[in-house]
Amino acid sequence: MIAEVIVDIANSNVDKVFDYLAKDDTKLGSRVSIPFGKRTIEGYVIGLKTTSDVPADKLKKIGDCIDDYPVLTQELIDLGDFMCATNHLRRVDCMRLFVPSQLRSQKTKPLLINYVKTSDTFDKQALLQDVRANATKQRQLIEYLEPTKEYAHAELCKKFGANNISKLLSMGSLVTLQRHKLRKPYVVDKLDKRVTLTDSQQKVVDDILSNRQGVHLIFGVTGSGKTEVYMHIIAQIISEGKTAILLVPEISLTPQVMGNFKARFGDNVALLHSGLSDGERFDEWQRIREGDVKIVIGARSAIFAPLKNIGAIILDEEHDPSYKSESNPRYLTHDVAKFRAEYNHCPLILGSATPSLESFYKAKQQEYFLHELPVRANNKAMPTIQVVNMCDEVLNGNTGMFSQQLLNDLTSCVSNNNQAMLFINRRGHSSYMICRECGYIPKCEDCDVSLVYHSEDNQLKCHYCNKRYKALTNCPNCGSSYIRYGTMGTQRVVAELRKIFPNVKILRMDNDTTSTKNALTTLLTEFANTKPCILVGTQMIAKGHDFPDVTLVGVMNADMSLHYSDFRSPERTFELITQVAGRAGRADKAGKVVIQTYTPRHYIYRFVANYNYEGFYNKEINLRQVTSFPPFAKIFRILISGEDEDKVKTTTKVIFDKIKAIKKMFSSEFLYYEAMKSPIGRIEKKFRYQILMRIKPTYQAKIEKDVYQIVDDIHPNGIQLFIEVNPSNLS
DNA sequence: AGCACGCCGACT
DNA sequence: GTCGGCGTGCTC
Repeated sequence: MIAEVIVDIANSNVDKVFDYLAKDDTKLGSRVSIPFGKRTIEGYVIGLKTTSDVPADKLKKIGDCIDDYPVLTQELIDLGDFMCATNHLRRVDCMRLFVPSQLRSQKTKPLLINYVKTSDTFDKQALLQDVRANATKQRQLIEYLEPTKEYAHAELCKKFGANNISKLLSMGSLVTLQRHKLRKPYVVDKLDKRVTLTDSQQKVVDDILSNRQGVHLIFGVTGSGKTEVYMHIIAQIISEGKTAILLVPEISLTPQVMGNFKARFGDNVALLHSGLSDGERFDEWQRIREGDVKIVIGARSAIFAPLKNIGAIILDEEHDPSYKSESNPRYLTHDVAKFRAEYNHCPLILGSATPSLESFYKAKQQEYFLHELPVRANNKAMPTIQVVNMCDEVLNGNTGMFSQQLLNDLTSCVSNNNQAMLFINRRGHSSYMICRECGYIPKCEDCDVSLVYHSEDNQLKCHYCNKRYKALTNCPNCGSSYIRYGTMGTQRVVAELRKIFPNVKILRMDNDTTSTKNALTTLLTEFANTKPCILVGTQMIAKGHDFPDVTLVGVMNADMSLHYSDFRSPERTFELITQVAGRAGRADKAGKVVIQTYTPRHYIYRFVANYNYEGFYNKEINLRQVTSFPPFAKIFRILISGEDEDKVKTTTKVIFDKIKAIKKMFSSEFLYYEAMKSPIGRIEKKFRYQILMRIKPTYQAKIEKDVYQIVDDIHPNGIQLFIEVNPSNLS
């Protein structure tokens, strides 16, 4: 037999199938050790066959299996094929995605715990007679011990004293043994609050369960009880002996979601995300692989869980940008999930209050089944949304960061002993300039995107065409010198609030305050138990959390992400504001949302203010169509980086010219084609240049293939190349 | 990625 | 004369 092996070396030159003479015990999907050149390395068996095209004298014999089980299933091997073909990835990178890194590094071993049990010679009565009458602890221990039962060594020591245990051990009445212990990730303890579904929830569950194929998009407003719908679907799926995967966007949320699922489904649930310790992740992966688990909950990478017999795959908060992998193996979780759903003949379920434009478009085109949950499960009205024009505040002499409206609402909120959340929009690190009197924001003359302010050289730059402009000192529109730039930080807001509300508890939630493992849960618990209280935070507070006493939500700087130079900016801003707004008034108390913006006339506020997703969708999709942006075109970005700037430049030129030849043949298909320095010109000593192109869909596949070919064919020394499709940020 | 082979400069 | 620089090429 011949084994087809992918070598575990991350280099495109060796990223191909190598044939080896298989041994009798060589199994498909195993990790094996193999002779490669002069050294011995590891590889993955991705195929077995009887003949090879490689000359017989070149074939070497495969080495030993590394694990005592195959790490890959046929499904994952096929998925690797699919991902490489569609996303232009390296085989190794896929293989590495599929197995936990702890397995490769060999650093993580199963956790062994010392246990003790009574030996064959254990005789309770004889021992009791031997022991002095006043050795109470020892007598208690002997009384406590039961033959054949096993006791954790550490626990027994705590109860009866370590020296007493050692004594019995040395006497031979007790013996030690080791047992494998599974490390369990942290889960928030919750009660199983089972609720009866509303009619519309039940309809969604029934519709999906009676049509278990294809992609289903659940479009449900915040608070419409999507999680409950997922739970009912999963309950049915596992009652049929099948398994399910549920993905959630942020790892910070998984302990919460997990808590609900654990309460309902018990130990049938495994958790898989990057926030776990190495040991926890390794053990959870093993439990899944061995089939001890019916439900896998996790972040993006959990889509690769080695589950078998999958009955449903669910992507919660489907629009979330974290579902797109932005580094190394770049992939879209939606694509992977769709592949696995089709492979397992099961439905893929997407859920969101603000579906991504792409997904909603597909639903409208009837490529996806659309299900709607238009009202909150508890029938409560959505909180009212008020958009505040910050330019007016400046004109009225209020140059602080809080509008009068927000201050008034905060005051009445805390005096009624309620809670407030203040959301600081901090998407992207770049800042734009804005006139604080008229709201003017400088834009690129050619590209219709906002310019980005670069403090290093005090210039405004377009991140799409690299055109430069002088930084503003006066507004060209109204002449005002009130020009602001830079970002608003959580610390600044908290400091300001403490001055205004010295007697109110103010909590801060951002990357700095939630970096340690359980800090987030501690913080959330503190917030839940403090009234009145104001929570100030970034994107993190936008998702999932359910606090019944929050009656006010403030969005400090709504435009922050709106003018970020990215074609998805309006979409992301709409999503964010809708998500945070959904935090207010979830229980009995009515909620209110105050949105502060310098550009109140932007179309998104019209739709945000009355929760009109479809109106926003229609406007935005129309805009994408007339301007030829995704999903009506594809954007390609080739990034060329290296320490030698001249080399990077010449490589860029070589690629640019080669693609130009394609452009000549398909000139009408190219909407945009430019080479330029990357917005962040140098990272880690490496100079960065990029080629951007936007291509119509007609001959896209052919052009895409040619472009990849061109980039693959050249591999200059000391130059890194990669291609990104529809990039969401151009750094 | 590594490791070999190979062809030119400055040293005991 | 030779030790070592890193460019190029190969690994089933």
